[in-house]
Amino acid sequence: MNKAVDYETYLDQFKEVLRKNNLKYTKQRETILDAIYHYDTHFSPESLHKKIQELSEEKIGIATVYRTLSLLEHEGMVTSISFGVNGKKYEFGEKEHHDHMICDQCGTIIEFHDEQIEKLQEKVAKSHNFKTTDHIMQIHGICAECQAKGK
Amino acid sequence: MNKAVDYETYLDQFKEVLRKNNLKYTKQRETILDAIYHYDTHFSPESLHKKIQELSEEKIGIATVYRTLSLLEHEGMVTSISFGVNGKKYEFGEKEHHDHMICDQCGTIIEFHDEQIEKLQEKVAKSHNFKTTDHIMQIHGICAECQAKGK
DNA sequence: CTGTGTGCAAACATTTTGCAAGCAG
DNA sequence: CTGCTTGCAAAATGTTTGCACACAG
Repeated sequence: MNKAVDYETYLDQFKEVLRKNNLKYTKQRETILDAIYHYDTHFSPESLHKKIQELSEEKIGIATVYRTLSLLEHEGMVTSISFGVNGKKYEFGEKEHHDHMICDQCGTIIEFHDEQIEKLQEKVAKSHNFKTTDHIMQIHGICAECQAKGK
Repeated sequence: MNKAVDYETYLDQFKEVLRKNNLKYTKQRETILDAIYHYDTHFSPESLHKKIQELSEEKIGIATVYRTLSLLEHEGMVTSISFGVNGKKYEFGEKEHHDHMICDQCGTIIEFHDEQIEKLQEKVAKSHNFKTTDHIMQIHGICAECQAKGK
């Protein structure tokens, strides 16, 4: 939940993006942005859409959700990640870089960051003459809670 | 290409799996296994199917490819990976653990392994009381070749 | 007003499933 | 023979697109 910006700022940033691209500020886009900001950290287009329908009176088409998400992704305001079996998910994009630990039992996603690993990755890339733009690191396994429950 | 086992061994392993599960050894399954072994390191069900149709006289249904792949995945003989935009891919499963560097321009996949990173990952997991079963690490960027070509 | 945005339904792409016929054991 | 396999087509998912109307600027 530790968002690096508050909603106001995020919204302003969005408006700025819209202005910049001659796009329009609509009720639907606001609703979606709101939902992204206040909803879970990780979500699929599907689940976001469902959530919007529960929470707000608006009925927003799934197509609009997809369209808005790709707009936001394009502008770097959300990030998409592939979680293997669990499919593609998005996450709110204004946090520092971090990686994920995914519990294959309950689906919980734990975020973490390790500067040392980052450095090593960069080193490896360099040794292959590879110019890094991004990276993904996911550790799969069973979270502490499920381990306790499981046994 | 550096397979850790030769085809014979891989095939035997497959037969063993089949026997163990009371499954049958069919022409189709052999053809698919052969293709997996001799085809590119990374492939999608789609592309594997296409390749089979080109290379062999058999005409194997796409459904059979999917079914065989999930059987093999279940038995650990192939591994599936999500490559973000490029979709889900499989890879031949009898190699040592390694990670991937993906060129976002030409799609080339470079494999690498760094023991130090592995160790750190394990350390991070432990610190969260997380029991690792597996992990994924992908570095995205532009490969040396594309960098040269690009400019 | 003008051109972008939206909802809807149709179109797609990918993967799964039901079924009758085929074939391994 | 028996029951697992297969190919085919239909179904189920997930995502994108075309279109006429709605609406922000």
